[in-house]
Amino acid sequence: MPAHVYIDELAHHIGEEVTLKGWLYGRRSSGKIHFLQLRDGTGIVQCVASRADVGEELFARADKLGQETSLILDGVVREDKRSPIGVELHAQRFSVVAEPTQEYPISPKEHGTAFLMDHRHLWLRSRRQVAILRIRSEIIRAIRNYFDGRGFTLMDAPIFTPAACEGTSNLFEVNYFDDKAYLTQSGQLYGEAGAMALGKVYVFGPTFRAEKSKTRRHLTEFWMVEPEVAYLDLDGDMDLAEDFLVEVVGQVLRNRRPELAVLERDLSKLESVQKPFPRIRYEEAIALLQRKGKPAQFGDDFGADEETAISEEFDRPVMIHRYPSQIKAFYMKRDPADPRTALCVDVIAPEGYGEIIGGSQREDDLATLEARIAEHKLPRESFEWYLDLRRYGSVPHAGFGLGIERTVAWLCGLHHVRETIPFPRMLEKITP
RNA sequence: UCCGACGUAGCUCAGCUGGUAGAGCAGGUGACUGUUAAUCACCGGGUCACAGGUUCGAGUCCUGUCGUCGGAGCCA
Repeated sequence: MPAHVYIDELAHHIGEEVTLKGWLYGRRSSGKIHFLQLRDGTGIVQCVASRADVGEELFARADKLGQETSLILDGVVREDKRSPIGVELHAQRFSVVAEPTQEYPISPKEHGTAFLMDHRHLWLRSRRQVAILRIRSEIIRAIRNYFDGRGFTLMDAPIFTPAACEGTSNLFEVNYFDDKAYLTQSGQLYGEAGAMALGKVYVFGPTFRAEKSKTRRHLTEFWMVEPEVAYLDLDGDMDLAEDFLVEVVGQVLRNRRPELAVLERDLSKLESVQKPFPRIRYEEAIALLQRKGKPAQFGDDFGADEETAISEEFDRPVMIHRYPSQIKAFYMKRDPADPRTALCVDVIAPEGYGEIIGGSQREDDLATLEARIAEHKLPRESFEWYLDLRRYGSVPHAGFGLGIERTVAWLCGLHHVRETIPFPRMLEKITP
């Protein structure tokens, strides 16, 4: 048997006989010649089967193969201008590994979102979904590369937590040996403990929000990467977020051109993600919204409309810093220059993709933090360990969290985050 | 939770003022040696989401339930 080759390597084997192992993506026929579209996860190639090459028996068999039949096929690689990938295979022989027991539900024609979501496990085989999952994988690799190459240590935070991290959103409650526990909504507080031990850490894992949010930007289970750095202030945090995003976008652009092309992504929108990002104060953002005729005043948080209106003004991510402290989490340090505001930053992605990063300098003073916990009516006992971080060698520190799915949606140019993760978990949607 | 739209063949949809259910694709059979969502001919395929109601008669009108989608709020 000729050597097994993957489709994305075929261009290096022109003239050779090779073996492909894959699935039938589509089939056309023209009497004395059959065209089999074979996919193997790395690409799709057309295999030409003529009666003269494969013989009477296989030729008749080829005409009956159903979509998604798994098969192993030997053939000679030929250069061909008509092929989208520049080559096609002249089949010599093939064997069927398994025939579908029934008709494959996802035909090459149009389908609605509801149907495709119900068949998500099969939808993943489509050209478009494969491209998205590859880009997601590349984004995660770029994130790890970035931090691993800069002295950060990966630190996993627990998924089960005894109480709310931030006290702001609804959590999933689980039974923990007849006691209550919650699925984490953020690894940040644990990341802070890590930063005091290791200096620079990043937490990377799934997070859970039991919000009844039914929008294109929300999932109940999503992934976040959360760097945390000791002796870092807000300005340093913004520098880090900016440098990080430029590197991640750059790596995706370098390594995933073909996938971005499948998605018909406008690359100029990603190529403009360069330093420096605009940095505007919250109050400047309010003024900007007012100039655009949006009702906004100090104390308002920004909804999707406002975020989109702000992002329209810039060709790259925009950093909005120093929000009013009362609309932000208890652990954020207040700005000594203006105690109404917190030393925090949100990064809004371009093109209306919304908030992808939220970060802040953390409150490092024990007494102030104790007061905040009381103000927010949080269970003090659950935070004693966190307060210890301020009792024993407290230092200024900062970090941020990046939502993976929103980043994937932005870089891929997707309308909805449900396509950015293999099996999305949404309000009233937990299967497949 | 609120607002709106939708639910008809495996899929995507049409179905007017209430009068015996349609198309394209997919599937099956056949033709075709270069197709790119091939083309052409023929064939099979329906609990019109579900439950009530109005009517001589309901896919169509009314009420309720369920489901899906979009948006808001909430949230990242």
